[in-house]
This record gives sequence, C-alpha cells and structure tokens, in this order.
Amino acid sequence: MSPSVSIEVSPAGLTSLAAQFALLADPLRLRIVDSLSREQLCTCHLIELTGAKQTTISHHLRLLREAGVVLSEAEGRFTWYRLTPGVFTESLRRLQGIALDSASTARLRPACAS
Amino acid sequence: MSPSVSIEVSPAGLTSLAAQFALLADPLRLRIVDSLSREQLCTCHLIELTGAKQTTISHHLRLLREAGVVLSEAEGRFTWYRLTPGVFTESLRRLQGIALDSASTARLRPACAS
DNA sequence: ACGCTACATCAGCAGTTACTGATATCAAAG
DNA sequence: CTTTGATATCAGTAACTGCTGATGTAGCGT
Repeated sequence: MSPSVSIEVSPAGLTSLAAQFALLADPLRLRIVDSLSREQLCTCHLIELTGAKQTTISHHLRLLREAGVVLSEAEGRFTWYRLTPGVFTESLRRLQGIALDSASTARLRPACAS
Repeated sequence: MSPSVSIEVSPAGLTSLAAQFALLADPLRLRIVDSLSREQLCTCHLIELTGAKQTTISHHLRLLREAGVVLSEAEGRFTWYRLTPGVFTESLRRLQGIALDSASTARLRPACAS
C-alpha cells in the first residue's frame, strides 16, 4: 500500500536547508539579502542599487517574502523590506556543523564494497 | 572598447558566494556534502546511502569536484571522496556577517524617493 | 583472456528558474 | 477626479539544471 511514499532523499530537514541555500544561490538575490542586512530598503532603493529592472526586483522580493526570509511593510507608496530576524540562525548552525565535522573526522574511511 | 564588460551585478565576490550556495542548494548534493563531512566515502557508499542512481551520484560528485568542494582519491576500483579542508570557511564568515548585521542595524531606513 | 565491479562521461529529456514587457493597483499630488 | 509614481502580478520565453539510459574505462578476481 505504500509504494507511493514520496521519495524521501533527505533526512533531518536537509531539504529545507537546501531550499534556503537555493534562495541565496542567485547573485542578484544574494545582493538584495546582503543589502538588507545593513539597512531596511524599499524597492526603489534596490532598483537603483543593482541596476536591475523593477519587475526583476519585485520577482526576487516575492520569492524572499514567500520563503519568510524578508518582511515587508507598506508605507504610503513605498514598501520597506528588511530581513526576518534570525532567519539564518539555523542554516548557519548546520553549515558550521558540516565545516567542523569535516575538520575533525575527515580521515575516517568506512569499509567499502559490501 | 569596453562595452562588452559582462554585467557586473555583484560586488565583492557575491557572485562566487552565490555559486557556492548553489552547490548546497540541491537536496541530494547537500546530503552528499553532509555525509562527507563525517567521513570519507566512496561512490558506492553514497549510492547505498541515498538510494540514487550511480550516474546521478557521479554527476553531483563531478560538480562538487570541479568546484573544489570535494577532493577525490582513486584507490584501486574505488574512488574516495572527502570535503576540501576549509571550503566553507569564507562562506560561513560572509553568512555570519549578513546575520549579524541584520540583528544590529535592521532598523535603519535611508531616505527614499530621490 | 574473460567477466565483473566501480566509476566516469555523454547526450537527451524534463522540470525549474530568471528575466522582462504588459498590465493592474493604489496612494499621494494637483 | 485625474495624473503620476511606486510597486505588484501575470504570462511568455530563454536559459539552466537535475536525472537517467547508454556507453566507455579500468582494476581485480578467476
């Protein structure tokens, strides 16, 4: 009855971690996130800053918003964006784990060829 | 003579940072990296571990190898893979910078609408 | 030499994603 | 109320990316 279990390739939230990295994997989007880490900005700032088209910026901001990476606040005609506090805490922790484990146990070699 | 300068959207190596995140953005590839952070493994281990096809694993290992994220060492019929020491140090530093700046200066709002 | 096993490469398909022009919304200005 | 400026949404396209079957190579055992 259960062959339809969706392919669970990744244990322990590795999939959601990958999803967050995917959001940082585009140069323009990473630039937006980086800029927002220093100060709140509205869409017009990001357009000026990056030189990208308005629709392109809005497109990326939507992805970031829907993923909960940024928060938006409308103020008159403007929309202010800022990073969601603590969004990267977990990802940072996981990546540190990978980097640290790598440093300490990189030499282990389990038995091969069963 | 220089209008063909490729679009430099991102300053200060944000592009290469994005490229490294892109490598971690695939669930299966992240799983591989995560596994290699704990011990060296050969291709056959990764196939067993993930249940993915051999060609798929080889495909991802190639990407990781070409990007310098993993190192490979042939031993007879087997090929051992391990994480390149320190590959994530810089990315980790940058991501920490983003997370920390975000926490301290998230409230700043520059003048809008020039 | 033969076959088997571990692994890499290639080529094609399918699904995804980034970009952009057209269009809609909506608030402030006049 | 009309205009303008800021922003969001939509739809289409082009480019990219992951997956996989077919195929190639190279050790190792027999």
